[in-house]
Amino acid sequence: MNYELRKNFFDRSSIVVARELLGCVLCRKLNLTSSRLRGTSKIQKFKIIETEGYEGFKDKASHASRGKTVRNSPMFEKSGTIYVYFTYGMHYMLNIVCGAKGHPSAVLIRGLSTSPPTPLLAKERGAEQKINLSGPARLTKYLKIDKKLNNKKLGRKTGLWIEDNPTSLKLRGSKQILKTPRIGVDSAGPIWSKKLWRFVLKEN
DNA sequence: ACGATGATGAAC
DNA sequence: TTCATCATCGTA
Repeated sequence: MNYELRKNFFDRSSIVVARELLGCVLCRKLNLTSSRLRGTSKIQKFKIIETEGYEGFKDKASHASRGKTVRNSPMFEKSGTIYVYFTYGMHYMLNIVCGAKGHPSAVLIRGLSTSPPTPLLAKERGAEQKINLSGPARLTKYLKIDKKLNNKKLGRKTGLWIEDNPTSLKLRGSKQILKTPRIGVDSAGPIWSKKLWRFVLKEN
């Protein structure tokens, strides 16, 4: 049985949380706007298959490496806070804040999937079709995640939350989890760009 | 392979 | 004031 991940899950190192989020289920509640369905809503659920951890002040690849700014201030909030930032003039990136309040730490959500063996959308028409949302900006576009969610807390009330899944429990320490360097952070220098803080769930 | 996109923050 | 960035898409 799935249950909603609470603050204590995120109240740890972003590296550990990034790894353990693989296989968990990102849930998004969206209001429907067509004339026929106005006033109703739908819930979309996707398995998390790719994450990256950004940990503390010292991490030169992290927005927080040079201290607190207007943009990165949600990273300093309590765990379970949503950090959405806008980059390259086009894209929104979804991060979940980890660790203690005041300690900048977050997990970037980089990939989602509906692939079997977990038929997450079984009740929805068209669920047979596999949707692969690979890429941090693709998934935010698809799930309509933007700055309106920035600095909010994960939860049903916010319309964005994460559930555990029996599959994710079996994954702890399994060889289905790949560890790699993080994407696009070469300029942070070799020490930080080479850290194996990107986690990918191998599905097959 | 390259240019456009155009917020945000750091370097100059 | 100029430049690079936790990226993606269209065009060549």
